Amino acid sequence: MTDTARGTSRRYGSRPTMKDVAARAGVGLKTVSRVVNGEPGVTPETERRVQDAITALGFRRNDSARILRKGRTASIGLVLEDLADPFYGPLSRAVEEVARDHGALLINGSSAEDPAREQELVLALCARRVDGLVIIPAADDHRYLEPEIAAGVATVFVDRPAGRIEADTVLSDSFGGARAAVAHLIAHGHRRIGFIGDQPRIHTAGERLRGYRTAMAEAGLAVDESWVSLGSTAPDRVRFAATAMLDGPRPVTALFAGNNRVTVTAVRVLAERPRPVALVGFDDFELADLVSPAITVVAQDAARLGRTAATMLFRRLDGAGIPPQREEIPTRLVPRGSGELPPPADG
Amino acid sequence: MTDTARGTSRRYGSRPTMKDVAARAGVGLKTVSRVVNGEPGVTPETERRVQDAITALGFRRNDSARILRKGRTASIGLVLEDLADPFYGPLSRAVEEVARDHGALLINGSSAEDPAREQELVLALCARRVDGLVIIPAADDHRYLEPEIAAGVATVFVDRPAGRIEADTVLSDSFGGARAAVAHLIAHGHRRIGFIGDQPRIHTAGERLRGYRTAMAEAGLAVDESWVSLGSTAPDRVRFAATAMLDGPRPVTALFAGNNRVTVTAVRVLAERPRPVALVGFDDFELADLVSPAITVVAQDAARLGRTAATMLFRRLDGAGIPPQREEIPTRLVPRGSGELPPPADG
DNA sequence: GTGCTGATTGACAACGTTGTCCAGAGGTTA
DNA sequence: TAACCTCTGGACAACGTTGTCAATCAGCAC
Repeated sequence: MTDTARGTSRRYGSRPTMKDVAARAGVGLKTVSRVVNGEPGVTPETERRVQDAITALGFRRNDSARILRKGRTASIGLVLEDLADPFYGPLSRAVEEVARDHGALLINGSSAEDPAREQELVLALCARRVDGLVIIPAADDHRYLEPEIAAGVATVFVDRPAGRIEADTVLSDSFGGARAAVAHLIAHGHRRIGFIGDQPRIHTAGERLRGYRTAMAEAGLAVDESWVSLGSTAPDRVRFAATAMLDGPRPVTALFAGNNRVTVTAVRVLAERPRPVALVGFDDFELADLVSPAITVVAQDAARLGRTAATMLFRRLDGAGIPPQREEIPTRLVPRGSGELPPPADG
Repeated sequence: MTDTARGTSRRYGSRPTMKDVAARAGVGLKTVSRVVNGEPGVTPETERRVQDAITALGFRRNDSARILRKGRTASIGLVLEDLADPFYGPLSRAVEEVARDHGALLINGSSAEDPAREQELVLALCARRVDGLVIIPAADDHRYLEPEIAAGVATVFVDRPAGRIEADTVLSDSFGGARAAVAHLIAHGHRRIGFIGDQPRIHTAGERLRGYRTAMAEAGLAVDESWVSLGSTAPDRVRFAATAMLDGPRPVTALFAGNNRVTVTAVRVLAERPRPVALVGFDDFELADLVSPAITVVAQDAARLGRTAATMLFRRLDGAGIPPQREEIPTRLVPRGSGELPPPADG
């Protein structure tokens, strides 16, 4: 007997199988399977022998084979824009927790806001036969998913709707949040308000712009097109856009920032300027209350978005063929100071 | 012919296989495999027929079966403390990027700083036969991994060393960073400096404490034990600890915060107090420069930690049996204001 | 025509697990 | 004693893919 606890009698890189365990315990293959899976119908004595063999060989069930046999992988895929974005941390974590409650693992990937990369990633996950997908879409056409959904991959879109297919969706109330934010600025006396948002092809960016326009229209204010800037959220572009609005022919007295990355850059730009400019940002962020003035934001509940999406996903996995659901998570205006600054006396 | 583009002739939840494709294209199973994998030796005409059948049936290769056959899963596991912690976002993303460059997917899990949960997660990943593991350990005994590593699972520990086994490790220079931070405070005239850190069983917490003590000792300053508090980073506890140090019999004039969560709470506590207290935090965070005063920090390069770890992992996967490596990533003191505040005149 | 070469193709086993089904042991009852 | 259960355990096929190997065929030199 040369086997050790590490199973070193087998060549490096290969692992003991149930067959090896069975041979060592002197039982049949299926009996090992029964013990490993806690199935009934094994005498305590036999079970002990099998357990000893498992420990001695360092056996670990090969889930690839199990998955192949059973069809379910007990894993779900999460495709988002950028794992490093603080908005997605709590969301991922919430999805993970729900997955864990259902005994599933989470496979994670960033699309980097690139439709091609999203599709590549999603299809790779489908090839792995994940049971379900949570997608924060970068693409605007998801027909490539039709065969997958038809084959039973539960799919939930989060934060932005699916493109050109019907599917479960969980959204934040971007429109309402943006409208409330801009109305808030208007209530504090502002008439010339700028909006800096994300790329227009991103759904939330469009919704927030719509909220902005609606609030302005509701107050009877005309929007000067030089007050609106959509595009990359790279600091340079945002800085340029903000500066242009603040120093333009009809300078804005307040800014509405379309997401957390924009807000952060806006805060930096405004900090450099002599006179205070009102600011409301979409998305809350850590320490928003400690900057001076504290930043008024429209807070989204990222964790709730993730939790809702994952719950919906598992409901669909368990259950029957209910038609696609759409759920909306409310947003909440959090006044902290920056949004309550009045316009300058001469503005 | 009742098959449609969705393969609806098959029952819901089941998917076409290579066998189905082969039958439809009128070729052998292996020929389909060759086409799917881009292997040579297939005439253009045959390839076209196979491709047509693939499209018509909505075939997608089942990677579970492929993995079972090939032995490599092209996936790596990442176990960290909390996906929602902003420190781990960039780290995860960096690991993901490297994995992507190597054609691997990332399976992600949070240990919630619970050793049992770490082990459960790691073993689940091993059962999936991930090719490698990147672990930010919560446990302090990793002997349970020995059979896995012996079986060829490339394993790299990040941010904290492995417990009771030899393994590849990538660490930040916690000791050096902490020492530099405290020396910085001392250079600005502080003599009574408090340290609030994470739970003492966490390696980095211990290293940072050691850095603190070393810097104090090097300056010939005795440490009053009421100035040191290790424990949970929950806001309540940190708040309590900070308040006790600031209002104690020998009140501190400066604080050194052991990680980003502590720093954030410390900033809040100090903001409520009438007179300024110097503060240096371990870990950088967004907007640290915009709080007033801006927060001096010891910055760690989380992305570089992740990148280095993942690179090391794939080097080991490709390569031979080099002995375990240990790499240290430097930290960097970023003075921004809060660390340069002098002690009060009467302090 | 024969034999050889190289290209194309397919039959078959194997990967490690689980579900189905059957065999044998041992006990109970008529 | 025979018939009939119950309980335990094992043989075998199947999951969908890939590696091995052999068969077929066209083209070509002799």
